[in-house]
Amino acid sequence: MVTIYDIAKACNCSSATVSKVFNHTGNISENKRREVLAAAQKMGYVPNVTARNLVKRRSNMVGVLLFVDESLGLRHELFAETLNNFRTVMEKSGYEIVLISEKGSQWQGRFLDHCRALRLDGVFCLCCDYDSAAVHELFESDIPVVGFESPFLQKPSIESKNFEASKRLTEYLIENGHREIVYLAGSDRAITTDRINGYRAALAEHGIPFREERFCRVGYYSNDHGKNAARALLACPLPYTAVMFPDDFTAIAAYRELAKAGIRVGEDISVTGFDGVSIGGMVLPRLATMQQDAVRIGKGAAQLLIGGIEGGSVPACRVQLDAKLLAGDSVKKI
Amino acid sequence: MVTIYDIAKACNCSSATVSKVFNHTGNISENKRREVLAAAQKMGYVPNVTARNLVKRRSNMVGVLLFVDESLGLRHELFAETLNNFRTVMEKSGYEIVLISEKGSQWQGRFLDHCRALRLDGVFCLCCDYDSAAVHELFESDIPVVGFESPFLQKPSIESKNFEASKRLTEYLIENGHREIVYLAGSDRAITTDRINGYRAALAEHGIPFREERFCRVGYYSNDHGKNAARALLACPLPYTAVMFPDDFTAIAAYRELAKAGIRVGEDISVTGFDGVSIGGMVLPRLATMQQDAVRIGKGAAQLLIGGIEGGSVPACRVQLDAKLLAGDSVKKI
DNA sequence: CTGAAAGCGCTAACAG
DNA sequence: CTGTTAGCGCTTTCAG
Repeated sequence: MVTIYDIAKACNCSSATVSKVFNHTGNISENKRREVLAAAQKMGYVPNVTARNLVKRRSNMVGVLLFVDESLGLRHELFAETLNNFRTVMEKSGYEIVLISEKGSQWQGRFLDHCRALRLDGVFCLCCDYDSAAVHELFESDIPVVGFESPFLQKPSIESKNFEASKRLTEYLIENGHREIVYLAGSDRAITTDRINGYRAALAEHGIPFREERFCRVGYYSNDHGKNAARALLACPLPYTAVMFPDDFTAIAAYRELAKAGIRVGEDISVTGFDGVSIGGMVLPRLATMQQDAVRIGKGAAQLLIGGIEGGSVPACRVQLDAKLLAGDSVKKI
Repeated sequence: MVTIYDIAKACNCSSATVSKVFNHTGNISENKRREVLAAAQKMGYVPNVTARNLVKRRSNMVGVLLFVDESLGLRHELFAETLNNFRTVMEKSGYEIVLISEKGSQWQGRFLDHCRALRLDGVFCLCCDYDSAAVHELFESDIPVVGFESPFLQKPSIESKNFEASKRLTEYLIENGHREIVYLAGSDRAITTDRINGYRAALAEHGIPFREERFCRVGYYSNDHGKNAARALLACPLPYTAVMFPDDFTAIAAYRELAKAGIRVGEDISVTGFDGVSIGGMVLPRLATMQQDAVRIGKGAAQLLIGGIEGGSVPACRVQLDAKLLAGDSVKKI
């Protein structure tokens, strides 16, 4: 590996001079600059980022906390797409992306130590367990962190306007004549509560009483292929004309469970999802849902993180992004 | 940040001693060991990986070449799942995962320089453009690389047995009475050719002539929601009872296009996909497909890479993994 | 405009 | 069993 010393020697100058031309720092004569650059090129010089990081005391790397989950994590288009957009912005700003897991590594889930050891400049918590002590510790630390759907107030967070989105989706059903709407809720988290409240707010505004019997907690996308959700739905003791599923996958998976029970989605019953994954637009009937804006979530998270890293201490904030109603023929006008 | 010097001072010993206890190297008395560990714990010491890497001349990091693609990359379950499994094995072996993109970074697609600058120990090419000169340069280099579906012979590669898988899937149709089978091919790549050849081999073995009119190149999963594939299919001049789509997404997307044309999948026509993404098991009718083994692809890639890094020069090899037939009622017995 | 020198934090002989 | 010493490759004052 050729070092700045090698190229200094070749140019009859000191390593300091070489360093300066690569860092565009100090005053270097145009001649020397060109000479150094030419030599570097010819000798195939590649800077040693490790050495640079050591002296600069930073890594130009950010971590993405991303649990390897059976049914979530990267497998979910929302996270994958968010990560893509996050990456794009971070890389443009000169950061490397390293993936941090919950376990398996030598750090055994001690995220904070892991991040410190790597001298990460910041961390984006994209998909993790916010109940975990290790994650909490990370949010309490002094390193820049931004969380997706984070419940912590110490650090900036980003998420969809879940209350509004859920309210809008409920209204969409009501506009289509539905008043007996079953709500199948995701697992117990802040965003789920927001969504439930959105549903209830929409009902209330339209003078529709909330009925406990039409509410059931089934959890988010799981590998049971919607069986659980469909079962909960079919067990509903009250009549209903529409169902709101916790997410698109569960809704789509329930299509077939419902079909088995002789119920035609978009005909006998109206159905909505949540997230706006692309498959929702491919199935029959097209799924009505609220699309989360993965582009703005990813880019926004990157901007918040860069702000935290480069702008010193940024006040913790909660960024909430609009979701978009995707109409679909899974909802029938009655 | 507390360093080994700080803890050496606290323990009345040299930094070398401290270093040794953390590296389990040299002979350290049990007493000293405990004392050092206790002090480190108390002082909140976290090793500086950057410094360690500098002297060790390696990074304990591997890159994953993963293009940010509109319709591919992480958005595809196969890649996401492969990455998950790759990660798991690599992390267990003490490696960090760094995501490398095609552009956007300061390296502007000069992968090799990027990897060298970071002193990456190895690279897994998961989703990239094998036609690109920069990727080619990477495969020509001296750094350990393993490629998924790579066409290069210099480095180990891993992929599904595409020929066999496609042949098996075709046979599945033939077993169900189909002889007029349209083949919609993916974009022109080695694996696509393997799959086409598998289709032709199955036909040949059953005495079914290959008809150019029943073959069409439509490309892999694109954002046109299967319209293109459906159009190609409907334009087929010869009668047909079954269609093999290049991938699951295209097949599922075509469901609705076909429905619009009044054609019922699994009734009027039989359909197959390729990949075995989970959504295929959720739609109606359940999609018949060949499932690629993302678990073994990911883990296998990790093992090959670790072998290349730790075992010195490993002979380039081409690992091919079995795919699994997933029967589905998108195929009707006739 | 250029260079000498002092590290960044850690490891690895080599002595003792 | 422990310490001394010399770097890893680069940046950064501070002189010249």
